[in-house]
Amino acid sequence: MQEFFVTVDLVVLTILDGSLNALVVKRKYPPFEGSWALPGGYVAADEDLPAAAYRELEEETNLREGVHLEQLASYGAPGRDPRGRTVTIAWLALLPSSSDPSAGTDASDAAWRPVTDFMEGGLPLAFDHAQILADGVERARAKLEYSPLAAAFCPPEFTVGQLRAVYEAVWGAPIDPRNFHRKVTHAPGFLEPTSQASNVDGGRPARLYRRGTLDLLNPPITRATTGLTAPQGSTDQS
Amino acid sequence: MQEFFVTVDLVVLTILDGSLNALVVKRKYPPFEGSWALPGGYVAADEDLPAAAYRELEEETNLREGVHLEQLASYGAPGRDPRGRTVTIAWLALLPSSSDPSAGTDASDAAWRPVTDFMEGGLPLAFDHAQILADGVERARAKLEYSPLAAAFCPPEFTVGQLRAVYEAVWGAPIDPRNFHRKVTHAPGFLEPTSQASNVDGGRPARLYRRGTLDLLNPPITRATTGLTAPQGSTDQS
DNA sequence: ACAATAGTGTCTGTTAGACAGTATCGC
DNA sequence: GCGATACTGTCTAACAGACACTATTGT
Repeated sequence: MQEFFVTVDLVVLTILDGSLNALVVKRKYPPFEGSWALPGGYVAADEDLPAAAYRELEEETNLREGVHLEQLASYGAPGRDPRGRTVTIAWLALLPSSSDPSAGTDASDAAWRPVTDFMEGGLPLAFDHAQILADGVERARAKLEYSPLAAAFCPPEFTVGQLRAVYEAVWGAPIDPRNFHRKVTHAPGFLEPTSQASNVDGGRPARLYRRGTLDLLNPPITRATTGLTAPQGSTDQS
Repeated sequence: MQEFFVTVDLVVLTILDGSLNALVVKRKYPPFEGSWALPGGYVAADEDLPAAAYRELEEETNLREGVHLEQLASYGAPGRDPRGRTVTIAWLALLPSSSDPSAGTDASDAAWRPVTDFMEGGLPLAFDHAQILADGVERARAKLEYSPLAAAFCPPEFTVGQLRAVYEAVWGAPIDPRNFHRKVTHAPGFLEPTSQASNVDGGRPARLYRRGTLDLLNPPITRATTGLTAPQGSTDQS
């Protein structure tokens, strides 16, 4: 019976300077020494897969609470790792954009990089991590449409303007502030208003909201008008 | 370094008698001898994950072409298989309802069973397969809304009535035939009309369609009539 | 005052949902 | 004719998108 190594790899995304960034690490040892790679590592002997993902996330970001983490897909092509037959379970993590940008980068070779740096023949990534990153970014973009996932990029309390900035960063297209405001505040269960307000952005102070209890947004917030197209998911093997 | 066994397990769904059915096999050997389980098996030494999934699918159903197959999720809790540390990559397959219902059942202990048989404390399934099946069914239900996946349950050429029957079977709720017809025939790229017609259902012959090229349905076909949306009629608004 | 952001109202075109009505088969 | 299914048209309420307008802050 063939035996495998099993790893977890993380696509950790956050918003920095209005664009979508991914956490990458510089490899210190072969294979792919000196190349960028997604953070990850081997699953331990008595460890469940989510536990391994949370452990790696905490090692890289020092964060555990308030982080959205979901399984993305698994990759196991023969030869994807020259050290041996390896299957990796990839996870998608979304961090609030208010997280200290240097978290995870201290005393290590980790860095935030715009995801576009690794698309379309840009910077190379080790192993099949370019494909994994692309799948994670596409998952995040798609889920913003029909789920309240955008709030995972925001701190616990946030303004409608901050939430809109997330959509604009992830989709790369501007959104009408007035229509967006009406849409998200009128969707029952999507946002919970607080009695607080914030004026960090200049201009009139904005009400602060928390995530609501809704987990399926109907009707969705569409990116149809932005002209963005959704590539076919790589897990669809037809 | 811990080593793992890696398997693929299949959630194979089709429509039989107007309800959603799953393919299950009766186990001949321990563990869980005599219990129902999802079809699956070990990934071979030089085999990619999709290749293993297709091989298992073909072994159980004799089908390879015209079947929708996509990765579902991976499961790897310690102790989920008493024979050793095992990670399984689960796949979701959708078969046309016109497939011979006995396919995959000959010379084996495989059978089609309504998925409801295994829900909510019904028939037990081996290992963690009840969870995997539930995840697969929910994935199928959700994807019908915003993708043309329902056509995967239909033969290559099908009528609007057959397609509607798929939605009604998967969601368990009736749909207005007139509005459904208008919706799917007016969505560009969703259906491709042929010059043929069919009258197998009695009544006026219906035009036959093929799957279109669209892969993201916008706006979606909603499950709103099943009670998923919040009430809107607010009489207290001034 | 002015810039900037927050939030509301209003108009228009499109669509979902409800359902009347017509078309074309088998019996 | 009658039942069954296919398909078209019509009405209404709701919503998306566009955008004018008001509100409240900092400078």
